[in-house]
Amino acid sequence: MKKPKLADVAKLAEVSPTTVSRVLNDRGYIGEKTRKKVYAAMEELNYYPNEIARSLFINKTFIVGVIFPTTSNPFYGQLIYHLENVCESLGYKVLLCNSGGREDKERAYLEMLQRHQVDGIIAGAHNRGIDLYKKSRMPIVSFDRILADHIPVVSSDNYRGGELATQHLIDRGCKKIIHINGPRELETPANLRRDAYEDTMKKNNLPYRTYEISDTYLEDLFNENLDLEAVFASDDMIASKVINEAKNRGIRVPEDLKVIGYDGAEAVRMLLPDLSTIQQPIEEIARVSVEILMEQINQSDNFEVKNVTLPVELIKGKTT
Amino acid sequence: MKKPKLADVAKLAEVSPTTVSRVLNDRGYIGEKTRKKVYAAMEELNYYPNEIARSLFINKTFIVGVIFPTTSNPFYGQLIYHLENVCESLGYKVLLCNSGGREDKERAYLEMLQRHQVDGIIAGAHNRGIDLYKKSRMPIVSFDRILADHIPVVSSDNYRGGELATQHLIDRGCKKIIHINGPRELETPANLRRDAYEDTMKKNNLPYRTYEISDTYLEDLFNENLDLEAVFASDDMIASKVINEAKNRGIRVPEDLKVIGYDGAEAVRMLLPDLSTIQQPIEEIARVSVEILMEQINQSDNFEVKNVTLPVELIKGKTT
DNA sequence: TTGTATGCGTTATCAG
DNA sequence: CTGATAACGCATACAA
Repeated sequence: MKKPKLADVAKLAEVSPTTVSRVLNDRGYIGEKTRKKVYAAMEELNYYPNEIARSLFINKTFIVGVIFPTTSNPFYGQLIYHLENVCESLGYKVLLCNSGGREDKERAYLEMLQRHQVDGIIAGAHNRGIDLYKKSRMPIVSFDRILADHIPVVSSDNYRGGELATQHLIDRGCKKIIHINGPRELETPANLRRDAYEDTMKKNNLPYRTYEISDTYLEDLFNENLDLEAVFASDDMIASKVINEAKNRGIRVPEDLKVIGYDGAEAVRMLLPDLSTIQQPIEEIARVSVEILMEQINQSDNFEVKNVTLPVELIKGKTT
Repeated sequence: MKKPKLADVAKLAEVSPTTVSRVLNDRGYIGEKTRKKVYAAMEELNYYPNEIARSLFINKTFIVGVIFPTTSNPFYGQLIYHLENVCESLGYKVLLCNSGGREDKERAYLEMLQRHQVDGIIAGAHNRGIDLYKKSRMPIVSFDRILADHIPVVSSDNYRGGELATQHLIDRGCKKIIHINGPRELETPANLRRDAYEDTMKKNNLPYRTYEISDTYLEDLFNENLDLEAVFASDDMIASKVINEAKNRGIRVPEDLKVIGYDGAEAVRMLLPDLSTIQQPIEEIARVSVEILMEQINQSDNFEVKNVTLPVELIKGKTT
């Protein structure tokens, strides 16, 4: 019992395959009774059109490839949720790629997506040195990372976010403020958070210091800064770790130590409603990313590369 | 400048398309120098085989459809992460579907996946009354929900989990223990958590009461149970809400109120390391689900439906 | 060891 | 209003 195809429907309905195709796509004029017959036959056979064959012919798959580190992280999980939602509303499907932060996997995915003829790619896996992006002529939108000259970047205002967070801590009366960030990479807009922190501290004549993630950064942070007053973590997961470590050391938050994070994913807001953070406009990022991707897909010729920066918001919780 | 196809490579390499195909798939005998020529041509043209055309011919896409409520939820996000990982390791890609808990969307996705000729489906979106599953002859594995007689179900041991959680609270000396759960639905193994709670309470001659999620369940819970000693929440997000509400009311956890959740997603464990919970074997669930799906895909004839129940683990945190 | 012809399931073109 | 035919890009059976 194989899958019925268009020809089977045609035979049962006693018409030609062309006619069935016409009914299916509502193209050209068709007699009312033939249409009925065709629908009946489709129903009876439980027929579904084969999108693969269709894709091959029209040279378009209506699939968007989405590459991010992991759906396991609440921020990416939510971003991907919205990306998928927006795509779906436009008739596009999403092929999911978890790079797991590995450059080789990202490269492999990228090639796989090309072979699979996806109509476009949204990439937010932050690996370095993947020149495949540069060579590719495929519609691509990048989240938070410069991939190549011709690839538009969507991000939220990381510099402003860093400024808001730092200034907020200063306004709260803190002077000894430490920043935690991932390892510095070139071309990553997320590092603007660090620049903003350092600039803002300078502007206020305060000493600044950034810890980069390592096996021991947490202990180091606390051991080396007994006079610590506040921490600006570059994401909420890190902020949470700082808070928990403080708790374990008997340091009270916010009385003895103020902590602010970054991202504001829904799940984190729910689990840690007290956490102060910089809220990224996650749904908006998704909306705009897909929008720009669609522009490329629909007019791949004279398409003008424009980067978009979305506003962030300071959430004053109870940890500051 | 269109995409190069196999014939273009053949022309450049001065061989026939068949030969190129052979090189590509490493089939049959090929001369060493021809192979070299072909590879060179592929390189020069930046050629990628068209998987769509290939799929159409071999009648197989190596795509698995994955339907869940939302990647935004840490538990599903992590489960999907692992599902994608396992699939990738077997050469399969994942088409992501967020049902958002809506039955109409799930139905639409299901149809879309059929049209797209996916080789199989893993479904964990818990809607009711989708008979499409019953009619479908496609390889399907369900997570935590009975969809049809012929569809295997993978779940962790929900009854045992409910037992562990309840007994743990009793062991901690609690008598007035309330359970919170989603609305009761038929055929959902997750409701076994509730059954286990009620059975365990009965067995210990303790009064039991289950609150179902509603707009006011949290307030009701606290207002109607001034002598409340413990809460067993059917997932960690709910547990977190209970803890926060308690905090707002000046009720200390765990001194005045003990709370245990369910799921134990990585992100939640990181954000709320103190939370007692029942840990589901998320990675294992993913591994087994894909495994069973592959069995169906590879021998769709005499395939024996077997459900699998995986063990859970009690995590004793500081909230109990 | 390599090439030719055919078909996978669909749609567009062009005739009727 | 409807039908025959070719084509999308690839892989197989069969020849050479």
